[in-house]
Amino acid sequence: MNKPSNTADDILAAARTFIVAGGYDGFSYADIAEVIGIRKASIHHHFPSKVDLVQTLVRRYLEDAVTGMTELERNVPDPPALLRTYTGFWAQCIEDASRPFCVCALLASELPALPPEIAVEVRAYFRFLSGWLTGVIERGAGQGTLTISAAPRAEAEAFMATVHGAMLSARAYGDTAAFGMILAPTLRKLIPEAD
Amino acid sequence: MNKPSNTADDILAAARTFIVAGGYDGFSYADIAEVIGIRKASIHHHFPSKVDLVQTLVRRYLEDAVTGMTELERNVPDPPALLRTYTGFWAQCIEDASRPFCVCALLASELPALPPEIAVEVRAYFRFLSGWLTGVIERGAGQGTLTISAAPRAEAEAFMATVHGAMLSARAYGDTAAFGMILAPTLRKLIPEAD
DNA sequence: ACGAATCTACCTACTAGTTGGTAGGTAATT
DNA sequence: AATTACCTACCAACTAGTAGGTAGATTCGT
Repeated sequence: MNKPSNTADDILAAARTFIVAGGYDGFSYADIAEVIGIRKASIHHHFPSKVDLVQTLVRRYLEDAVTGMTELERNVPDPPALLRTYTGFWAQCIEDASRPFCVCALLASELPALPPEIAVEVRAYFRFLSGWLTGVIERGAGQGTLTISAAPRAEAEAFMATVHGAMLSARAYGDTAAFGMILAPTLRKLIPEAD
Repeated sequence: MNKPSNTADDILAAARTFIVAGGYDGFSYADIAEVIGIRKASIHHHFPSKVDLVQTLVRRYLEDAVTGMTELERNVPDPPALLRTYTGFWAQCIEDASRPFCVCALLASELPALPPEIAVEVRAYFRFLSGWLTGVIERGAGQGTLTISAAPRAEAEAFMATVHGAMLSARAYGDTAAFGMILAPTLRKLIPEAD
């Protein structure tokens, strides 16, 4: 099997938690070393530089999103249900406080100060997500299961922006319910005769 | 007049530029010292600690927003025009690259890692902006100049989230036009018979 | 089958540079 | 005389990253 020591995975998980909390400059190798019970230098064995670490983190984040969306689309073919499942996933994360923010949305906020190797991965995530949403909305509009008032691409971009902004608001208010409160009317406008 | 050496203002302006680029941990006193041609220690004369500096920066940001909105509302009483002016302001900032991001929206993304004195100011900004937008939308809905499909408060939160998310997307795509592209359909849904 | 070489995952100990912040001095203004 | 706005010269703590070593597992040549 492919199990080359799960320490590397532990490091990535800790790094994700720190990044979600405080961004790229908000954590150090020492912080990670402490929480996973290893020495600082040992992290350099797995990830020679901080750029390497965050780059593989973001790259894997995108890969997981791609496979996740692909699988989701196979199980849930209905466009309205897809959008509801997508926002529901984040609502769940925010309520759990398990992952109250999309790593890439957070890193996008500090894009100008990010090492270019990481910036390029963050941009790739935005392009993928917007492309996926455009496809879903286009399909829903064609079927008549979604009602749109602009081009699918524009609707998708606006939808994605609302989701990201709602994460920001939920964090600002310290209110986990804020995310759902914001997304409910947004979904209602897209999905006809929703309760 | 009230002009107690404009060095303090220069420091605040430089700090704002750095924060907008890379967040709270993304700049140092040394960075500011270099761009405004002063020694690092001299900044401590104006702002004893980094928390002091950023706290007055955010507090002033909120004050400016309050006076700006009040004045705007006196000159432009029409709710649809108010929303258009508000988004237009940010579209302008993003196109100029002069201030491509709301300081508070950016700081909200790293709220859990922020010193509490600053976090509280950021939250105050969100509450103010959401309150102001709620008032505008409520008034517009009452007059029939805005069409809403949820409670004014929910519409306001969704609108604010879309604006903040659109800033993120504009940054991610490196495309200044993305902001306007996202806000156009959002405004069109609120404003009846817009061209 | 068996010792040798290699590899993995960690360690201690260090480096050069940066961080926010302090002490104390100077020159000009009030 | 006091205040303001700056300065030089520090400091301890922390930053990412390196050098070099060790114990254990794996692989390889014979």
